[in-house]
Amino acid sequence: MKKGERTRERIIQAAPLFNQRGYEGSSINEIMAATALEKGGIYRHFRSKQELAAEAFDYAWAEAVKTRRHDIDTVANSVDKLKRYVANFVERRGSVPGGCPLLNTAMDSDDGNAVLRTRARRALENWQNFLSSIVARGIKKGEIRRQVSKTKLANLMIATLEGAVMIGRLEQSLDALRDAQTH
Amino acid sequence: MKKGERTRERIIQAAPLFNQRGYEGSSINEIMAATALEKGGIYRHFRSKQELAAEAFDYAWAEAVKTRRHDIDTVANSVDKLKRYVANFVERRGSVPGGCPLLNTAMDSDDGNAVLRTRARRALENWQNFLSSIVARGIKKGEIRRQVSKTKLANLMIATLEGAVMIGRLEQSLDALRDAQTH
DNA sequence: ACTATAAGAGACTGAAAGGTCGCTTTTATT
DNA sequence: AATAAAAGCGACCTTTCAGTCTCTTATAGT
Repeated sequence: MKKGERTRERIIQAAPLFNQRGYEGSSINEIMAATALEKGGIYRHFRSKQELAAEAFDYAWAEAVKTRRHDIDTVANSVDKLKRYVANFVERRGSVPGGCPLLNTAMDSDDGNAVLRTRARRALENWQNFLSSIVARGIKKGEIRRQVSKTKLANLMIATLEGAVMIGRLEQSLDALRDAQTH
Repeated sequence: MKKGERTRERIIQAAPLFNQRGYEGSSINEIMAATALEKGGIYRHFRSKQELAAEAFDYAWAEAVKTRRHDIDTVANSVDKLKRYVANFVERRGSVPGGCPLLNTAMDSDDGNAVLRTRARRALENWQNFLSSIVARGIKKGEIRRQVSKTKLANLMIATLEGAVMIGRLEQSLDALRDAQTH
């Protein structure tokens, strides 16, 4: 009753594999190696590779969210909150090996793999809501101009950050991310 | 001497498959179906799947570049040139099934697959140079403020556009792209 | 029209994929 | 300590993968 749950989590925490190599690029054999479990041991806890990948994504995403929102409550001003968020995003990256799980999964699942797609969508919605609620509060408190659209600003921030991640991945440097940050 | 070359191109133009499903997600069998060729017919023209994927990427990218730069010479002012470019990017999307080949390939190849990675990097460099040279000319002509960094602006534009593509892919809508455009 | 060569077919290979299942070992309960 | 249930092992299955090779067919140069 207990052991099983622990093992299950151990398997899920092999998440980085899916995040690094993608769904098709990761094999059960690699998961076996990463967890030191045999096939039967893995399939006892998950009905299929898809189910495992979906849970692994949720885990990786939760990790990413945690580090990005780190200490953000200690900041009062809404604009500073957003800045702090961006700073976390840029500097604390690496808590999740393989880069932003949302970006990876979104690209990975965009045709076929409806299960993963759904999870990625939900993650994006959460992100949008989180940012735009900060903006909304900022407007109410008069820290952000009223004509700013909270949803548009949220999308713009997400797009810029994720796009910069992609550039950085190709260039193997942080320049693009830093540029996005200063912007 | 002639027939072979024609067939080779026909195979390369099965490019969308790689662009849609990724490298690992596409199989030679699917290429066979798409080209109505048997395995031997394909492997006569390409030494490996990697070589085929690399050439397919080059082709898809060339297509994308072509449509994005469409009619851009008819615009004189540099700022308008950039706006036109963004407009092309947003509205003429779909000339290449599966979305932006650079974004797809960048995510797809970010570990392993050095061949594809290199191609993607080159494509990104070209893109950066293209945009920043427009900015440079704009600065020289006094149409763009001098303190603008051409490389940073180029990166920012690319990041925002590609990020918006990702969001749009998940949301199945163009809103994010339109927002990026107006921005 | 003839023939050398290029192009393509398609059976075949070995490896690796995801997944199943009966059996053994561990664990937890009494 | 005994035992029932949970957890894990690992051989096995089917399918699919990238890639090879031989043989046939189509093409192109003369």
